[in-house]
Amino acid sequence: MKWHDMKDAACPVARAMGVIGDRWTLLILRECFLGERRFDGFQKRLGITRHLLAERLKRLEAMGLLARKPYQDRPLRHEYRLTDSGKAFAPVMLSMQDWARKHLPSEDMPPISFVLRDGDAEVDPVLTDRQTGQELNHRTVLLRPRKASQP
Amino acid sequence: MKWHDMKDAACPVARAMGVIGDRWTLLILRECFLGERRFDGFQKRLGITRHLLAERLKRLEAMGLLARKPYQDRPLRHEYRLTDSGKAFAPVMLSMQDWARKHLPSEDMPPISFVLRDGDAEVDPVLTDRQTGQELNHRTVLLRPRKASQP
DNA sequence: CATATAGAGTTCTAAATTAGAACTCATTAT
DNA sequence: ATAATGAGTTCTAATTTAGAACTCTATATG
Repeated sequence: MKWHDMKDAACPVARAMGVIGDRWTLLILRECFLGERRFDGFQKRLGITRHLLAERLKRLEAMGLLARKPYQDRPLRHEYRLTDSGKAFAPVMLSMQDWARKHLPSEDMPPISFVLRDGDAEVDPVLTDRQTGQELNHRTVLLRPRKASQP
Repeated sequence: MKWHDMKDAACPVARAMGVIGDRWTLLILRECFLGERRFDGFQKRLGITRHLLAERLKRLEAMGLLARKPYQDRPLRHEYRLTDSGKAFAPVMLSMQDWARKHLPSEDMPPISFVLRDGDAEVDPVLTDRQTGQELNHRTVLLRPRKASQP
């Protein structure tokens, strides 16, 4: 399977990997959530090469997670902002950070914390089912192929 | 930043990308959740090159998501099983598939469904806070750098 | 016995991606 | 007149990935 093919995969997990399946894209999104909007800002904060950054931003825009908007003329300059679809990615990043904190331990405190907007409390995320309220994990949920399974 | 450096990053999101930051790893994990355990099984189902598959399995083992266990001698053969840490990744994959289904639409039905173990109902995942029960999304949660922010 | 199959890799070459540094272009600041 | 800012683009070298072939052990088949 090539990069290009993934965005048309029938499996949503595969399509998701067509967007964030590389070392940088999620880190760019993280910076977006932290408020960064500009090319040089991303570049300096992440240390990504300018070439790749340009590429990734283009892809995130093409996939609808970021929107490129002019913020001045003379000279014309653009900034990148999270779209609704990009903002909707927040729970994924949050559960990923939660998993990594618990299962890929590190010496250091995480440099970013996720806190409830009202109050200082760091969040303790649990995935639940909207209808039943039941906690969703490998014990309560079953993955089931619908017909045949393909990438 | 190179591949190698990511596993020691202070930021959990970066460490997570050191594990799943490529096109294949998450698809391998998906197959694990679907019950696959063997090298040739992964290879045939995914169409990944054997070379890369061997590499990725080695990394997943090194990172503690999979464990390699002999399932026969004569000749000695091993299979790969999800560890607790690997199983704990389920909510991340689930919220990712939910996001992708809603925001990277496709012609096809998803070939995999996530259903509650008791009953047929497909799950409707929401991330909530364990203490307050509040829904966690970009409106209710704030990302906050703890000190200085670095990859 | 000779050949074939299964399972889990390894090895090899070519193609694609990424790293890293330098260059462009427009406009404003010194 | 020169430097700085911001957003890219271009170039070469290093790394990764694709794809196919090969290895090795053991069992099955004719």
